[in-house]
Amino acid sequence: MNNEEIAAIFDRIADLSEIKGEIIYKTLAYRKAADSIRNLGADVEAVQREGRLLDIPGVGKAIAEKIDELLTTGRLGFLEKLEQEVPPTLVDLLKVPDVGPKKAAMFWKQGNITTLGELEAAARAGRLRGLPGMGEKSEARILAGLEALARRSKRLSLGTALPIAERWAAWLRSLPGAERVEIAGSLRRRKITIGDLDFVAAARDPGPIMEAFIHHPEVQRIAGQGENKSSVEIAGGLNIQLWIQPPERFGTLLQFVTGSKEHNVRLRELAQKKGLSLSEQSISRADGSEDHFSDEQGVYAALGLPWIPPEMREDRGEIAAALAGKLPRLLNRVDLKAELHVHSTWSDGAVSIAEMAAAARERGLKVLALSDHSGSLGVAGGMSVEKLRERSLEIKALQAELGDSLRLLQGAEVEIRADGSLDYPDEVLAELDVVVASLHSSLRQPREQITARLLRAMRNPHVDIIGHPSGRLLPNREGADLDWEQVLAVALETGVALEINANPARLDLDEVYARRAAEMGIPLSLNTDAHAPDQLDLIEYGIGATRRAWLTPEQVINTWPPDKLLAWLAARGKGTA
DNA sequence: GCCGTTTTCGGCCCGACTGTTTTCAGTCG
Repeated sequence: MNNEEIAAIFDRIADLSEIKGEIIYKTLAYRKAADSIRNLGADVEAVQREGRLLDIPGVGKAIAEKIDELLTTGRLGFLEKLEQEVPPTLVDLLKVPDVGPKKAAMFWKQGNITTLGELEAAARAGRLRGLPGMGEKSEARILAGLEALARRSKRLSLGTALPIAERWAAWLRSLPGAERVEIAGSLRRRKITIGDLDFVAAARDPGPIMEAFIHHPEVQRIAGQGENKSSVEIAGGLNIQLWIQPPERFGTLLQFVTGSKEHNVRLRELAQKKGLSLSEQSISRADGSEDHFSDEQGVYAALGLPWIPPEMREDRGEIAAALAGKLPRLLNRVDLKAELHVHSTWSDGAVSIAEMAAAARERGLKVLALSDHSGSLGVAGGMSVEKLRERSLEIKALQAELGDSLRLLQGAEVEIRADGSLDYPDEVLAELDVVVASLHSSLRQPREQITARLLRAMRNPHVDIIGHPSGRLLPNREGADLDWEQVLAVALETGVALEINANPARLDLDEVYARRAAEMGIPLSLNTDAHAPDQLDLIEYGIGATRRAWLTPEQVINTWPPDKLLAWLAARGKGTA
């Protein structure tokens, strides 16, 4: 069983326990454990083998025993018993907006409703309004919620959500009286997939802005409206929230709506220990006095903390690090000097090498590796060995023109074949300055097979970087079922760099493994995989990914001074074999 | 169910919005 499967089981226990009416802190404990396991960056199974389950935050004796049982038997008696007591289909009801554990339990016990279908039938027949606490309006809300659920798409990828959000933010900023507007929520934290869009605004008089917001022409449904907070639904079932406070309270508001919820809970606990109470409005004291903050720095400072970058606010140890003065210096765009994975018309890129080089130079890069596809990836116009050598001449000629302004590297994105061999013979790989080896096909091989395949490629001494290691496509296609313990161990052993592919459909290596890899001392490489000049700007998404992984510039080879990077590549034996 | 230089027992964030059981519970972020 992998981490996600075990985490999903604990989330399920939490849902069912909540409906059953267990004390809320028990269910919170299961959710916390589920989150911790997802963020582990190591296989739970490996942690168990080392006898270190209790080191996982939020895992105590009871949950550790359940993990043991799951890993040993693949089953969990506790969950099976729980599913006897509470109809498992009730957890589906929790997905309906405005239906939580209390209502789900009431529908079940008072209305004999246990499935979404039964809930819809009862609502349509007007049978919900007779139940406790339910009236006509509540019944209509449930029906609207069921319809919204059916419309609602899966979570959006960051790359889809951010442009939509920027358009809305620009529109909100254009409204009279909107003094400040920011994108908040998981988008500001640069989470890889996005459930809904959150905006915060500063205004003296929120009324007109809220009115304009809920009457925006794209709004299809108003889910809620109030003085300080409104919520609407647009096409595709996408929900948008807007929060407004006066300018002097904008700092606490932005902090609150940025989240994450778990980070905010930790922060509020810290406030409590100092005798303070933190809310989206203010920081208050027991005597009723309160302080207001127009910016986030002030909020964190009042709690004795340095400002914590939004990408780190996931309750993964950032508050402890901030208290200890040990927040990492995260990566910024200006740190990047090299791009090591782009394509040109020599394979499936849109423009010539010269145009790509010009675009790289405009963006301040000092090193650019042309990494066109190797031969067998026919769909991507992969280069034969002959074409690769022709391209080499063109790169050399262009380098002569460019002089010192941009260092071009002879590179290739070499296909890792189904048996783990590489697409070019070793003597051809040896001619290259940089070799990116990637998996594109047969990603559904069983774990042992695809892991062995990747390890074999990593052990080829000519390979410098593993491109988009898992092969996942967000938001829906899962990556290969790799044994990450082995992948990381062999990366450390061979010194090969793991790519963080900046394309928002990939963001692969995943952040939890990127963080662990960096902690282990494995080099990482941040690249756009650009197939056209403007795709070099996708680097922003990749920077977000490195920041979510707590990476410092030193841990990412693309930030190194060109001489250091070239020396690293040379030391890996390129051009000398 | 977890956790601890304030506690091994007694805590475990805070407020907006909604609808209904007109004073509060449920849901959400």
